[in-house]
Amino acid sequence: MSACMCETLAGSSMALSSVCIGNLWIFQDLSPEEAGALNRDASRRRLKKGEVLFHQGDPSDEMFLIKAGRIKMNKVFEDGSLITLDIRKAGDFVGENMFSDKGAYPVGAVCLEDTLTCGFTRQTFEEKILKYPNIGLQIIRTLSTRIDRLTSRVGSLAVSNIEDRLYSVLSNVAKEHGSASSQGIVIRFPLTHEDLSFLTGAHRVSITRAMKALKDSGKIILKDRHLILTA
Amino acid sequence: MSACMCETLAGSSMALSSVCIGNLWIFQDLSPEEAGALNRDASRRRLKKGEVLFHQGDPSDEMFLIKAGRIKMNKVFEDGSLITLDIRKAGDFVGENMFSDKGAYPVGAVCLEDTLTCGFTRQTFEEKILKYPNIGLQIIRTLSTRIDRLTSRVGSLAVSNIEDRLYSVLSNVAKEHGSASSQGIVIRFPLTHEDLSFLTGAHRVSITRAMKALKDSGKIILKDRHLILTA
DNA sequence: GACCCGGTGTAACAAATGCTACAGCTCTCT
DNA sequence: AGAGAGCTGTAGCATTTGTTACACCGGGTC
Repeated sequence: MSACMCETLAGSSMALSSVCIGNLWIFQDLSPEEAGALNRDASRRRLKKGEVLFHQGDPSDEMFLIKAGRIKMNKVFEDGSLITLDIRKAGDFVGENMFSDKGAYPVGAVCLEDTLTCGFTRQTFEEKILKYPNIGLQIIRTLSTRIDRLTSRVGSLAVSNIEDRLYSVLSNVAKEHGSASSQGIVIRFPLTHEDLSFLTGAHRVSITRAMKALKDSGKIILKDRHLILTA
Repeated sequence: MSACMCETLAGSSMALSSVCIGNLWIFQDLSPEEAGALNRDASRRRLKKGEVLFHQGDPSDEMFLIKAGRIKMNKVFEDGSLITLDIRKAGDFVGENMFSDKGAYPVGAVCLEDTLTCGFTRQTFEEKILKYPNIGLQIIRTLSTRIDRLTSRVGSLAVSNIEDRLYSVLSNVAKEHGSASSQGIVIRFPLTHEDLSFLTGAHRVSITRAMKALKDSGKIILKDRHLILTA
């Protein structure tokens, strides 16, 4: 496969997702010329940890494929409180709500690690969908899966006591980002208690308490900065 | 427009949504013959208040258009606790996760009122999408909107104190089901405190307390069984 | 090494919510 | 009209969670 522009941009320091325009299931039906054009036109962005891909309220007409890194989706409320809706990884899409006509991102996207993204405009997508219906079908599956995840997320938040809620959140994270090991599922990137407080909607101190309880009961193990969910 | 089978089924007792296969935006591209065939093949179901359209865990390969009535989506957890994810009305789809390959409905669907539905199989949809790409695009918009709503729902649940959480939930319901009046947005169907407790994830008694607080502060008005959210 | 800084752990108290029990109300059905 | 069922409102106590404050630890920097 000919070099994708992403590789040049990423340099050697980043682990790139193998998912790329050239081999992305969504675009598998494109003709070689079109795939090339899409590759050429896609807007790459390289972001450092902590940088913002887009702010909540920004006009939305672009959807991003994460090539490397991790991005958290945050939502801020009128009263200033903040929650993290979701953490996405390389290979995932971000900004899939651009299809919904609202015109603005309902959430903000902040990089948790150095990140490389590949953006497509709404117009690009719609053109491709009309020409290659199968692309539409693939996107429908992607969105449907996203709905499943969000549903599961709503479930996590509905759990009333913090210990179970935290465990539920950790399970969701593990399902998406974890890797199996002999002891259970390992989450290999740092999640501070503060991060977890934004994910669960609980106080930082309450997270510390709940973590202790989970450790004591053996449901999780903390091993050199990594979290393991025992099976 | 020739009579749709729904009308025969509904009889005169139900208010039918004007949304129908014949005039549904999603199917606007179908040829008359295909629209007729789809109309003929769609499986109608008439359900009474309290009846179940499908249970959580049932195999999912059907998506339903609600012709009349209201349906709530419930999720039950391992520990037996229950939450209402969403309430859908005539004109909405139910079961849109059938595209996500999971093979089972992640939630259950229970009728809040007498309800008439019109079901399509996954296969039917996929065929139409491949033949009429624009249908795929419309579904993508529908799913995208559903994602927006779910995101907003996650936001509601993340609010920590019950009074604000309840208000947030009521606002969401009002946005979807309410009608404007001189005093504010009116919700015209009954929502018991228990229903609300499942929507907010709080105790029934806490809902009663929070409702009183909202009434006292003038944010809501209760008027012959109807709820009004003052602007 | 001294320092700073971000993250973690603990404690003690305040506030919110859960839980149980019961009284009263409204609607429906007979 | 009366009975029953389901819904709402109130109270009091138990439990959980929020809040604030501070000590400690480890990693980076000067």
